Amino acid sequence: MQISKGVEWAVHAAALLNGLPSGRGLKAEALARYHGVPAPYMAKQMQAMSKAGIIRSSRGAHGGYRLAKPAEQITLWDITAAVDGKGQAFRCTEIRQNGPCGLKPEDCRRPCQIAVAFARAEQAFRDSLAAVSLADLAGQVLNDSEPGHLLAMMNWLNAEAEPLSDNRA
Amino acid sequence: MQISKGVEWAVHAAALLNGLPSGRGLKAEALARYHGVPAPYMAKQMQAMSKAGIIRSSRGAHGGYRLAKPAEQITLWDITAAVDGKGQAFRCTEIRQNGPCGLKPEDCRRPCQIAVAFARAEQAFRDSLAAVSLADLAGQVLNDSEPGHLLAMMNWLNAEAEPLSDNRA
DNA sequence: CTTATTCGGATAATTAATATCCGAATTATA
DNA sequence: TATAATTCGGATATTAATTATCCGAATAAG
Repeated sequence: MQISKGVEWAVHAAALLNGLPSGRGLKAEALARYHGVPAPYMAKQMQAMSKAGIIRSSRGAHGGYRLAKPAEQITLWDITAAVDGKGQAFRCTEIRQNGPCGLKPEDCRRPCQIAVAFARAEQAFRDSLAAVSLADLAGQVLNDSEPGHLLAMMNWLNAEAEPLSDNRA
Repeated sequence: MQISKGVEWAVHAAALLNGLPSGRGLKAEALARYHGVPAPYMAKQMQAMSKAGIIRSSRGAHGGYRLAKPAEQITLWDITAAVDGKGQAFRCTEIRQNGPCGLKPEDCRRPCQIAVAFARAEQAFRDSLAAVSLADLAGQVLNDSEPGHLLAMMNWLNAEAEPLSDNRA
């Protein structure tokens, strides 16, 4: 049971986009360079978030990515679901219907209680992630970071973040 | 992000062992046959639970498995951890230390808040599973099942469950 | 209209999960 | 007591999922 590494990258990338001035954006290559990760795989995660409506992409020269909605409306669960999928982690294969004492399908109107227990646990997991937004993370970063680091970050963003074109890729 | 299929089998197997009269047990092959799953892979899950102290194994003729402690003390999280491992699903690779604005290790005394948020979510998941014991599941099965099915189950267990030897494999 | 730039979907390489086999240990029987 | 049958335990192939990469489609600037 493990969460795809791409989720980590996607969250960090989204958090960085949240720090951009309005109207500006970053291309996939710049996001990868900022985080020191392979560009093509970072691009794949951005693609997934774009398809989910979390970020908006512009194609062509001066293209790139920006957040598609306010940071308060983007949660860690949104990003996890977009990148890793929303499928249940526990997959009930109905083995209670197998073997010499297997239940007949018509006697299985009630769901398997084992599957129910796991579904509840997963819901608790999702609820916990859904309670944290990009805005929450930004607040913590501002509190925790050294002033020098914030300055370096701003300088880098000012150099790399360009005004985006308005096309909808 | 998905939970190993072996977890499902292990939980069902443990629940069946809980239905055995005291002093009796089932061998791995019988557990696999009961659930209609491949015997060698079922054996692997039993091995994992044995190593974790959830079930007790006896080797040699009239060997087999039984629960190692009362059903009230065995939770779904115990079984999941034994079979799937207790490792964190979200693995923080500290990418905040990478790239042109990477933090220096000495500035990372505070944990990455993204990792913290995921750790909290996983804890909620674990807590939820830890709140359900094999005894809880047994109660639900007794309530939900058709009398005819319970009878068939008891007959099968009486035929297959043998008194175990006392060696500690 | 041409060219440079960027995203999007399709394609390989690697790792983890799934399924299987053989050897070590134990008990019952002769 | 020796032998053989039985069962668990760790090591070994196979399959699926994750990770990483490449090339074509679309857009804007010159």
